[in-house]
Amino acid sequence: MSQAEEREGLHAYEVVLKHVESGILDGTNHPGDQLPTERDLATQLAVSRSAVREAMRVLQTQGLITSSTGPGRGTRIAPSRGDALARIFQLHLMLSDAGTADLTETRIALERSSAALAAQRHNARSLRKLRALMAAMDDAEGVDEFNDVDTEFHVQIARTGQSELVADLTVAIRQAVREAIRTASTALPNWPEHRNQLRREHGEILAAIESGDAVAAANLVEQHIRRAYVTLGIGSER
Amino acid sequence: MSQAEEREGLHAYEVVLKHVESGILDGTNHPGDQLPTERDLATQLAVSRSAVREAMRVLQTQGLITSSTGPGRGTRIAPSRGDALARIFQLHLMLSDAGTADLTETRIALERSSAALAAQRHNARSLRKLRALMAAMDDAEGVDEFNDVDTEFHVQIARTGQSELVADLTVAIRQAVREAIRTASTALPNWPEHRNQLRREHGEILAAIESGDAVAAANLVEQHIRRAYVTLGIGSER
DNA sequence: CGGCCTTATTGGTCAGACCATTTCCGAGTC
DNA sequence: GACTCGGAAATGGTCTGACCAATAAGGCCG
Repeated sequence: MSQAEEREGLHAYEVVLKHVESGILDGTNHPGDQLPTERDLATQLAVSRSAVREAMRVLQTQGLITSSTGPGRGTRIAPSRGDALARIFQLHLMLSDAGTADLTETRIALERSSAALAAQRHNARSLRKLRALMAAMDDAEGVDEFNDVDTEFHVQIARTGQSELVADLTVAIRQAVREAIRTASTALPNWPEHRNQLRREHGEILAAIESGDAVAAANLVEQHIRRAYVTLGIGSER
Repeated sequence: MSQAEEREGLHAYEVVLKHVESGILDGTNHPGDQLPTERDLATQLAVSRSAVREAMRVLQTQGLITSSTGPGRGTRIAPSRGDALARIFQLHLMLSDAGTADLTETRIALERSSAALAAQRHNARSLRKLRALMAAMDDAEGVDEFNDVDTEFHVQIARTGQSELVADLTVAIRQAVREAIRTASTALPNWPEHRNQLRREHGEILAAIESGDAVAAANLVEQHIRRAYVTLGIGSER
């Protein structure tokens, strides 16, 4: 009961949420650590199990904890998975009134960094993946198919940079503008020409990365993105 | 019952979550739109109200919906608020094994962009805020106090760039490294000297922004961040 | 006509039951 | 003694139904 008195204005589920989150933020809880059972947590924090479950759901969908049933199993701090973050990010992008221009600037900032890091940190395996995607782009004729592989190419560069963080953010943003790009591409009168231009630029970027020229890679990526947006006629607002 | 049959493998709350999220992603739902009441949603989707509530909590904490009680009130799609995103982001940063180096690269990428945009888009009001923060930094003697204002300065630059997105991300990352910076600063033998250096660099950055020199602002910010990390002896791992 | 009071709506919380999965342990068997 | 199998227990997942709290709307009374 003494715990309940401290809930001044806080919703029941927030008590639980803050309890677990603070454990993460102050370094008490690490990935793999086990949390008390829902029933125990409810008792400890003097809230109902429903409240605990709501908080657990929240943390689950944010990729912060994982649950499974059985004695000794239960709920644990998750090894950080970025895809949950990317999904949330994408939802926010849909609702935000951030102009495409802002989105583009952010994309450029992140992908410049990705490309530069990729040029410094690439290895045989990552280069092979990138070359495979280049080849797939040569085969891709349809707009949708090409768009898919194009997305993959940029994502792969981000991952090559070996920074999960930048990669996840890049994925989220590229994913968020994917539909806009697809629509604009479909409406393009000279799609084959545009496609060839993209292929050419991708080749140049890959070459810069392979040769380890970080500055060139960053600049080429920026030019590549800007040119694509101009051609597609998006990103000029604001 | 016919709806329930489609739940193949999906948890009850996921049905609700996907229902609402798809409304957002396909553009059916816009900020301000009202959702059915929890009881109605439960009936429509053939799940219990508990399941609906779990989904609502998830969306609430992600800043995607807001709720209030009363007839005609209820739950609505929220105007996108970035701070929820920043909080989630911060939690992920704590759990991720991303080295400080990666974090630093990301920070540099974003803040370069922020500074460049700020140089182009500043106005009288934003400049006044930045100057006020400069003054506050002159007054701040203690490490903690200085660190707080320092954080504010960088955040303010991001906001000046008028890109909510970049600003929110910057806030989250700067916040995540705040403690590390504080600790390292406290351990510094020649703190006053370092502090003066930071002041000088902040002054140069502000001058570049005021004069509208985007390239200079971006470069100064990058140098500023890199130099600070080297001096503090963090960010050299990986 | 205006202020107050009742009522209905809607999210917030709780208690308790039951289910599904998984582990664990002991009885029985070879 | 080892192995197998079956049931008990742990634990998250779901549902039901109740009650609370805030709020808005409508009606009653002065």
